[in-house]
Amino acid sequence: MAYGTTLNVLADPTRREVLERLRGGPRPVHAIAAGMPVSRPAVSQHLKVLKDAGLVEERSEGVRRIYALRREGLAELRDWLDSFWDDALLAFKIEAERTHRQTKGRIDE
Amino acid sequence: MAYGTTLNVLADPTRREVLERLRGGPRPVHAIAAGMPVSRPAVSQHLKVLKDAGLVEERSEGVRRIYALRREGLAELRDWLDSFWDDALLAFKIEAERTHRQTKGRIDE
DNA sequence: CCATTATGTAAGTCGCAGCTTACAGTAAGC
DNA sequence: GCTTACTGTAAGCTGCGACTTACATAATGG
Repeated sequence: MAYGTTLNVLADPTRREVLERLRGGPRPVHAIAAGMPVSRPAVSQHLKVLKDAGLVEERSEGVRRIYALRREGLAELRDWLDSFWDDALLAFKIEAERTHRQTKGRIDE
Repeated sequence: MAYGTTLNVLADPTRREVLERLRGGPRPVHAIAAGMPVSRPAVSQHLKVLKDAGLVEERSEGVRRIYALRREGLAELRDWLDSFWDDALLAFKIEAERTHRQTKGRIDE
């Protein structure tokens, strides 16, 4: 269910850009916001959303808040995507079994 | 760039529900919409979005339009997600080299 | 101290995405 | 033919999310 949240968060281009900028390593807010097409407060708001979704983590360093990528936050979404491919294999296998043996009215759940 | 579109499309819960219902195999619109919390036209609109994004494909069968899952449409998003993990390995390697060169004590924590 | 830097948050605006109802078209069945 | 089932699309409403500016606060440096 959490992958729904992840998708929602990742759907925003600005938030994706933030994540991209964190690929190189942890950074303070002002560094992340530098050169962005939106204001610094906007970036702060996005960081809050990203943090709540578990995609970034925050640590204080003096007056600065250092944000870092949190890859585990992407794991669930990844698994969900993978499940679509598993489906394909499973469906193929079931279909193969079904057509291969004479079944006697077995009931699905 | 296209994974952005995919994310945007998948961000909607109703569209995800449509995809889930197509896991079992191709279905006509009225079957997909049956029992959904939204109207049938709404489902039609979502199907158009899904089709434009390459996540489903459409085939006519008499008066019915049969929609089917198109898993290739998810591939690019999958690759993007994977790239984050590649990053992790790369960053680890770089960090390892850096600390190996300096061999100094830790700063904090 | 005082000024500066770095950040979060409140308040308000605005565009758009998703929904609904209504309508149009097309195939099939009687 | 006429009616019924299935679907797409137009038009319009509405809520929400992303943005801005303005402000409050905390750490740092001189």
